[in-house]
Amino acid sequence: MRKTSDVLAGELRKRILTGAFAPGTPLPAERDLVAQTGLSRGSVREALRILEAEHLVTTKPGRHGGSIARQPGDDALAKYVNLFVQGRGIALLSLLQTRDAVEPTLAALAAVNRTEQELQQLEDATSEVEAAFADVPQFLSANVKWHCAIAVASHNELLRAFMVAISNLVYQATAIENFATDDVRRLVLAAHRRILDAIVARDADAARRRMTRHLGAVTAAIRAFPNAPLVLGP
Amino acid sequence: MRKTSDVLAGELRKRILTGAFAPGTPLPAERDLVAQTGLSRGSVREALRILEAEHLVTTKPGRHGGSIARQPGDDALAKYVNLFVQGRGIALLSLLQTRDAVEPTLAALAAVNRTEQELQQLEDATSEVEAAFADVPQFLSANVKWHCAIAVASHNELLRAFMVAISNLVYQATAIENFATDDVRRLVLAAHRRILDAIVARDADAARRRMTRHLGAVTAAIRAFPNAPLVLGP
DNA sequence: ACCTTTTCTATGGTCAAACCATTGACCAGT
DNA sequence: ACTGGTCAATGGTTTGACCATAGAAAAGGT
Repeated sequence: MRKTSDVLAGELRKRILTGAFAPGTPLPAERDLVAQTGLSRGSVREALRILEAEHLVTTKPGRHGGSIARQPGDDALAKYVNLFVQGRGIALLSLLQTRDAVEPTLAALAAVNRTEQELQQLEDATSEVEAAFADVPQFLSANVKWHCAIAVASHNELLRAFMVAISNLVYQATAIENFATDDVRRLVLAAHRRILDAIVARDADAARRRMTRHLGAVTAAIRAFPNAPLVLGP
Repeated sequence: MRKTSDVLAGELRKRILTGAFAPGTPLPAERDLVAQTGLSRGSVREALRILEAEHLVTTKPGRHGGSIARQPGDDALAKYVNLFVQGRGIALLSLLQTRDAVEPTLAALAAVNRTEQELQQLEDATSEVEAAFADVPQFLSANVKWHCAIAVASHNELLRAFMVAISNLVYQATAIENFATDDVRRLVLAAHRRILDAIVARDADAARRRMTRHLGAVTAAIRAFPNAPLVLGP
């Protein structure tokens, strides 16, 4: 026998996913749901906690508060990728391999699909990384942003969301003391420029190839670095 | 101010992820948690619903029931990938591109990392697809299993979980009337054999290349098929 | 001794009725 | 026009009770 809170959560979930509750729309107040469903307030609240964990609603207290519907976003996927990686103790190598699998395709797609505006944002992101050359933490942070800008320009929402999810983890793996030396950072800058050039030229093959090379070099460097963690955990 | 159910869920989540509650271990009974935390039973139950939605516990009623700890598995990731795809109305093209990005790498990794046992399972899976040639639904189902067997042999848990998550969606996209014609199925069989050969020979490059070719052909066929859905929704 | 049936009880599932805490709108006074 | 206080709708939390379930343990039959 299914739990009533489960049933209600399923009902509301369906309505959110099908658009019956558009993003931003408030759900009925808890006491209204009680009246509509005949359930107790406790069960209604359990259903809302489930939807909240699924990032399908956000709940605010206070007057004119309540639960408003959301569409699942990149953050939802990122949360559960993180849970998976932490809980399973995924090896750093697996994470890097995953990035190596995903990002060259993103670069190739970006070369084909990028708009002029996204191109401009990519230029900006590239400059920002260059400008932060001296400040290592800022450099690494700008670097993540650059990779995410590529993902956005790919116009593939699913692959982008997955990339964004693992980029935070990759960031943690690279934010280790003394890893991003001057030499490493210089190589990163050169690679970024070359990849950007390919995207500007709408040359998908070159973008994919150069991204593959770039990531291969970084992955090798991380793996060769003695302080790199072997597994990713909490 | 954070909700107390949130705090408790976070506390228990940490203990599960760090292994303080090993998979299979029962959490304290709800009334025990009430005693330990000083919260009400309602709050404790809301915390458990959150963890249940996160696939970190499963709760069973009845005597000797209770909530037992789990590690996040492939199913957890699959659930949220599905939510994302359905909620956002991801384009079929995006899904296929994602598979095209992921699976060649899986094939390459499988060529390097497969054990003898996994090789045997791959052989079996290949034979199973061949045996189901005449029965289209069974053919498609065995095909999914074949692709998952490749993912398992890759020994990359993260990429495998992601692949398993999207394989169900790809299956839905291919399970459309009159798509898997005799010709299509024949080509699939030939491709499977060639890929398997590369994995047997531990030839990562060939495995990647052949998988890329195989998926490219299938993707093109799906996109050319008039009845294929444009977006994936509920 | 073995199997079947019954009984028991710890456990989750659900409900009801309060009261507290928060917050934004509204209104009064300056 | 601004400031401050008041108010009411809403989520947050507690208490206490009772129901439903599923295994274990006891009882009974063979």
